[in-house]
Formats: sequence, C-alpha cells, structure tokens
Amino acid sequence: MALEANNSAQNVEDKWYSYWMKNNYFHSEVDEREPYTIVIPPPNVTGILHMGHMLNNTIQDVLIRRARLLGKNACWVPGTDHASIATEAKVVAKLKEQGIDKNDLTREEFLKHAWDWTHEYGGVILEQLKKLGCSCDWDRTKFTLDDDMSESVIKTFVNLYNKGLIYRGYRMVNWDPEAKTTLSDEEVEYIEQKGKLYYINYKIEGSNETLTVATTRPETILGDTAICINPNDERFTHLKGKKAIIPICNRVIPIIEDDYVDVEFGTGCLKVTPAHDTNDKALGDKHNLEVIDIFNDDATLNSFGMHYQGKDRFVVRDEITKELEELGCLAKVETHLNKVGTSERTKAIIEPRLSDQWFLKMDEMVKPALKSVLETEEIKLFPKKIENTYRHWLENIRDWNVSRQLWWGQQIPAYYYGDGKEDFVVAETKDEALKLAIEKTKNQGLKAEDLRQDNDALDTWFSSWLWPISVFDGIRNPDNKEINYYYPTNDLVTGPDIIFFWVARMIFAGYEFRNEKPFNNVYFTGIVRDNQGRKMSKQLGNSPDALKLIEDYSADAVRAGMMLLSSGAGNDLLFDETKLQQGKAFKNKIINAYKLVSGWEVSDTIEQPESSKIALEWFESKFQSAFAEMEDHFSKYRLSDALMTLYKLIWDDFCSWLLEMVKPSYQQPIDKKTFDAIIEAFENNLKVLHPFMPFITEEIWHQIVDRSKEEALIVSSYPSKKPINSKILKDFEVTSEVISGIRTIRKEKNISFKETINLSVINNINASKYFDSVIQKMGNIMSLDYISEKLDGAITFRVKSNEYFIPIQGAINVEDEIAKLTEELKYIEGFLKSVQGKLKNERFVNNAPEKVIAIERQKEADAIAKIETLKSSLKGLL
RNA sequence: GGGCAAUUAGCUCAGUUGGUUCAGAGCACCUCGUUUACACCGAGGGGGUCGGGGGUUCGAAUCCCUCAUUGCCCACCA
Repeated sequence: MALEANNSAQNVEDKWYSYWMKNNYFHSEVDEREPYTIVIPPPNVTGILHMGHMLNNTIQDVLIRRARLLGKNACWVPGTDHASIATEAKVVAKLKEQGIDKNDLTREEFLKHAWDWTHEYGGVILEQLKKLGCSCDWDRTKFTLDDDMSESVIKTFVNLYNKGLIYRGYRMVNWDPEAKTTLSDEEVEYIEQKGKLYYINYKIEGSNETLTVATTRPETILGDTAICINPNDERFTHLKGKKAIIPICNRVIPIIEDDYVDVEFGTGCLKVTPAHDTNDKALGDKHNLEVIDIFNDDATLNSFGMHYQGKDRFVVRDEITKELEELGCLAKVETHLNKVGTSERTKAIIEPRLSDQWFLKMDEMVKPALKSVLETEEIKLFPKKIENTYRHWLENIRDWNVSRQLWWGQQIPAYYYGDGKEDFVVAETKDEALKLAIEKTKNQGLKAEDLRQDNDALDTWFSSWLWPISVFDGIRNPDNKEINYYYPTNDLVTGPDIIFFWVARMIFAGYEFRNEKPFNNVYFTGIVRDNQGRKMSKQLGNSPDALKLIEDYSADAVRAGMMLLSSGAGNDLLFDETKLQQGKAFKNKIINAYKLVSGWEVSDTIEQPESSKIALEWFESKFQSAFAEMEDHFSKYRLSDALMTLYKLIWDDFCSWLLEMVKPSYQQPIDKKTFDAIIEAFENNLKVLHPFMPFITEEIWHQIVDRSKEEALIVSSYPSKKPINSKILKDFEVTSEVISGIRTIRKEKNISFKETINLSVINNINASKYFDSVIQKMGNIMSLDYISEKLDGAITFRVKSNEYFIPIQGAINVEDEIAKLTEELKYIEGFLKSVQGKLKNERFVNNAPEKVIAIERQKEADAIAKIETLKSSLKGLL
C-alpha cells in the first residue's frame, strides 16, 4: 500500500487517532503496574491552541507515550481552567455588544450567560489537542468549575479558615478598575513608562510661604491628608508643627515628620495620600491620618473630587494640572521615568485601593515548599537555575489575596448575618453556616434568609493549586484508591511564567492537604518567540495559526519540528517554519525507507550475503548505542537531543548505510534472513521514534509487522537492551572512511559508480578485514587485495597510516599526486612537531597524568608512521 | 537599585570533573550528480582567535578577576 506524504496526512492521522480512541489505549485504570502520571496545565476553557500549547503538550505527549512503551501505567489527565478574570471579561464584553450591562444582571443571570459562553466555546482547545496527537485519558477530563472540583475548593477554603490560615483583612490591594476586581501581586506587571513629575505649591497656613511637593499623580491631591518631611532635613525645620493648605479644595492638613522621606528625591517633601498609595497608607497608619478615598471602583472621581466628580483619573490629571497652573500652584513639570503597575489580563493601570479582602497566610506554607525543592530535592526543577527565582519569591512572599470581585468562579463561602466586622461565619453550605451562626450569636431566631453570602469569588489559582489532587478526588475522598495510586504525579510540564501562580502553590497544597509533594519533576519550557526573538502576539501578527501548521505539515512534522527547535528546558525557542519542513522531510524519509523495503521481493532460497550479515550485526550495535544515548538524554529531559539522536540513527545509519549495504541489485530478490532482520530493525526504529511522531510510526508499523505479538505500536514495548559490540563500531569507523575515500576518488576522477574498480591495500595498521565485503559492495569494488609493495600507476588515499591504491585506466597525473601527498605531509609534520613539543616539555611529562602522556605518545607514533608512508609514496613518484 | 543567567560556525545550540584529532551537531551555504526508496534526495566541501582584556596552569571554550553586550526575575523612591 502506498503511503501519501502530503494530501492525506490528515486522513491518516485522523484514522489512527480514532483507532487509538476506539481501542481505549489512552485510558488508564488503577492496576498493579507502576503508574506514570501527568496532569495537564489546564488551558483557559475558552482558549484556542497557540504555539506555546503546541510545544508544551507535545512534550507531555512524548513523555506519556514513552512511559507507555516502558510498560508503565501511563495516565495523562486533561482539562480546562475557568480563568475567572479572562473569561468574565470576555463575557462582559460580549454582553456589552448586545447592549447588556453586567450591573443590570443578577448574579444568577450573569452566570447563565457565562455558562452559555463556556458551553459554546469551551473545550475547543481540547479538540485541537487531539489533532496534535495528544494521548490524554479523555474519560478523565476535568473543568475547574465542575461540581466536584468546586466542592473541593470550598472544602479547602473552610478547612484553611478553620485552621486560622485564612483571614479577612482591610488592606491595600491592587485594583483593576477595568475588570473592577483586585489582583494578586503576581498578576501585576510593572511597565516602565515615561511619565511626568509635577511640582505643586501648597500654602502654609498662617503665612505667605509655600512649600513645593513633587508628585506623579496630581489628581490625588484631593485625597491628601498630610505633608511629610524628613525630621533631619534642615531646609524644613521651620515648618515643623505647621499646617499646609491643599490647593483647589483648600483643605488644611498637618505637616508630619518621618525619616521615610528621601531628602534627595524631588523636593524632599512628600504628599501623603493614604487611600491611594501603599507607602502612604503605612505612613497614615503610623501617624493616625485620615483616609480619603477619592475614586469610584472604575477609577472615576467620586464626590471628594468636587467639580471633577465622574471624570476619569487621567482626564482629571490633565485638567487639574491646568487648573493648578491657572492658580499659580504649579511650580514646574519634569519628565520622569517610572514603573507603572498594570493588570496582566486587562492591561489597565492598577489603582492601589483599600478594601476588605480574604487572605491566605503564607509564612508556614512556604517552609515545606522551600525544603523539598532546595534541601531534600524531592522535587526537581528543570532547568535547575530556576530554583534561584523560586527561592527568592518564597523567601519574600506575602499573604495571598484569594478574593476576586467577580462572579465567575467559586463564591466565597462566608455568610454575613450582621454589619459588624466579625459578623460572619464560614461554612461549606448555607445550612451549616446557619448552624454556626446560631451557635456564634446564641440567637435561635436566626433564619437562612438572614444570611448573606459574600459576593466575591475565589482567585482561579485557588482552584488550580489543587489540580493534581482534586482531579483524583483527593480532597473530598482523601483515601480513595485513585489518589493513592496516581499521586504524587511524575512530571509537570509548564511555562516559567506561572512558577509562582501555579507551580509553587501546587507544592503548598500538596504538603498542606496530603503531606506529600504533588510531582517529582517540573520541566519548564521556554517561551515560543518568532525568529527575530520577539514574543508572539496578536498585535504583531507574528503568531502562526497552530492548526493551519498541522494541516500544512502534518502533526508528526509539527511535533518533530517543535522538538528539534527546543534546545533544552527553560530556553526560549525561536520559531522557524524551516524546522517544520525538516520534520516533514524526516517523515518523508521514513516513508521512503518503508517504500524501499516493502518493494523488495523476498526469496527463501538465496543465501544471505556476507556483507548483509555484517551490516546487520553492525547496525544492531549502532542501534543499541543510539538507544542508550537517547535514554540518557531523556533522563536529563533533553528531548531535543533525544530526537536528534534518532534522527541521525534513522537517516544516516539506517537509511544511508544499512539499507544501502543490504540493498539487493536491481530487480533481484533479497534473502529472507536479511529481510526479516531489516524488518526487525525497522520496527525497533519505529518504537523509539513513536513518542515523537506517533502517527506515521503507527501507520508503518501496521504495514510491516506481524501483529500476533503486539496489537498496536502505541501499546507495544520498547526494544530490549542488548550489549554493544564497541569493536565493531570502531572498525566501522575505519570502514566508512575507506568508503568515503573511494567515493572521493570516484568523484575526482569522474569514475561512475556503475563502473567497477579494484582496490589494493597496504595494511600498516593491521585493520580488521571484517568489513571487506561491505567495502566491496559500497565501493563497487571488483577485487580487494592486500599487498605489501606499492602499486604503480594507481591513485592513492590514506586512512590513518594505511595506504589504498586504485589502479585506473589512462595516465595518472603525477603532479597532482605529488601535490596532494606534499600537502598531507606538511600538515602531519606540523602536527608531529606540536606533539613532540609537548612531550619534550619536562613539566608536561612530570605533571600530566599517565593516561594523557600515553595518548600523546600514541599520537606521536601514529604521526611518524604516517609520515613514513607519505615519504615513501612520494619517493616512488619522483 | 539588587539578584540570576547567557555570550562558541551565517542561524539555533551541544561541549559532563581543565587533557583522546576538542573546536562539534542540525539547519543554511558551495560544488557535483535526473544510479533502479527518496531532488522533502545522494556524494563531497567551505566556514569559528569559543564576546574583549588580564590571570592561574605543563595545558583553558572549560577555573579566577575585570570590562562589554543581551535576556530574565525581584524592589514602595513620591
């Protein structure tokens, strides 16, 4: 059957994917085998496949398929994440298009829209992963808002609250005025911006004097509640105890002293706005200042903004600057470079804001997480250098703000029964909450309707940090057989950008809820960039359509291309379509090898040629050594190198050498013994390559292999390990050099390959004659003789100090020969000189280890021998 | 401002504890080739002072110092 390389690749891939699904090969159940588990980093439920996913999931699939071939019980759990901020933002935007304002909807109505959206677009990405060939156990697909998953999240929250680890606090948080929610510190991205530094004059109460304050945010002066000076700053000694007047609103505020103020910066005077700056809040607390919040939740000004009420903060910034100027209160404006916090999701500029939020204490949780990665190394990070980042974050961690002012997510299970600060209870259900509230208040008359559940939802990461546990129901049923079997998982494959959001927190959760790590190894992929090193982005339009690439090149080619691109864990990779072409060419090469082999007529009666027997023997060792090399690469998560090893094994050793060595003459049959061995070798190649290129390997495997032993490649087993005959590998190196020498001469002298030639050897190095039949076949040598005297009228070449002679018809160009020999001689004499220089150096001989000296002496001897050969050849010609 | 990493062929990267021809691989490039699997191919070939400078050593891509460039992370300078 012919295999098509191009058009029908998609059909072939679909066919095998269905076949695998139909036979349930991806599914895993608890059994007696060793488990190998990966949980997918759940993509956003409404997301679509991009290059990062392709890389990340190809790696996971390679690992999982390899584990399957190693006889492990491979289980890859897929799923999606509800991505609260991103999804809610998309739903809000869509509603807006339809003329619906979120604020006009009830929570229930909004959630219905969100679920409709989720059902419409949700899971598309999982279908796309199938196109890529991902062998996930689809029966286990999870969504972070599934009922059981949410139940786990709520249970966890209550549990942590009861342990005293979760608390409610009025704190300065990062407010995203666009999404109208708080963000955790990790979700804020600081971007350097050219801003302005405004110098504003404040009058001193009861005098004509003014003082000048530098600020980047003139609109917040309406929220000022003090001016702060450094007590040691002599310039301002006379202002101590006085009061200042805020321009425009003419409010009188105290001048306080604190050495927090940097004398060098700006004017040395600081305006204090406790409601809108973290440091000012701290100063305010210390000095008991009033807090005046001038913003609404969308960052327009409220009634404190006076005539600016209802206007956006940036509009007000310009307008108030003008007004200050008109009032003569603006001393000057300077350009100023500073870093502005922006929302990673919405890109909105963050507003520091005081509000009631829920926090999870971190100080105890980080301890086992630090220990397991940095001390005991029971969790290994690849690349190791990322541990520095990990350590730094953990050592400086702050409590985790887990509440979000969103609806799309698990609603915080806190129930309020009054307006007091402590008038709430935390419970898994409303019934439970009522019971607790009655207990707490001793008010038997309290009813369910009196309880009001907290409006906020939990941070998405507060569900995904449980992922490796909750997908096996390990929160609700901590002793079930699945969690006991599959947990801890083996490898986690993810991007370095979510090391804090997700990876570290999963480690916290693992130790907190199961007293055990969530995974053994974490492989951090790099970021996929374009070939100019830029991040892929919609704006730049430099992000290729992943599915289109699969259509154009086939999933096998894309997978191989991505793997060849990724140099090592943690390194960014520059996407380059030519690598995909390379993947496609490789696939094509394999198909052509299959075509060749399958086209051979097999004969039971003919004898196996000596050259075939030897070639096969050699390849077996070659295969084993490549196999071992591949295993070594895998053990270090060097997937790119593992694939490159196979690439060279199959392309160079299998196709270019082995198949050429055993190939029968035109229209001649091949002997059965050789054919069977070739099929076996081919099968082994397919097995080791299968994790990288699953479709084409499965396809060919079904064409060439007797399926009575194993039913499908995906569930077959890796080839068995056999001893490597290193002598045969070494002898082959000389052999290939000889063949190369013959080819060079054929080319130089324009001797067609079809034309047979003779070869004579002076075997100075006593090279093995084992491969002679191979040399004859590959060089199209009629006769190969061993001689002791030089052959006149022949072209020569040398391998080590062996001399090879090819007699040819017609005149030899003696001058050319002399020139060639002279050049070789010159090089080798130079080489000898440097070696001897080393050996004459007493300090070298005295200090270098015996082994190194022996090597140098060997080099010397070899060089001398070769010089002898060259000199006598030259003499013969002169 | 602090910390971490990188710098090797045109490109992307290997190079384990300093010592085998250690200066490598893949791609790209050049030459030749329509040989009976494959031009998505075959055979052959060119190409690097290992970022600069200094040092340690018999010996440095590898260790130390210094400078330069780039990237990443962290940090409240208004």
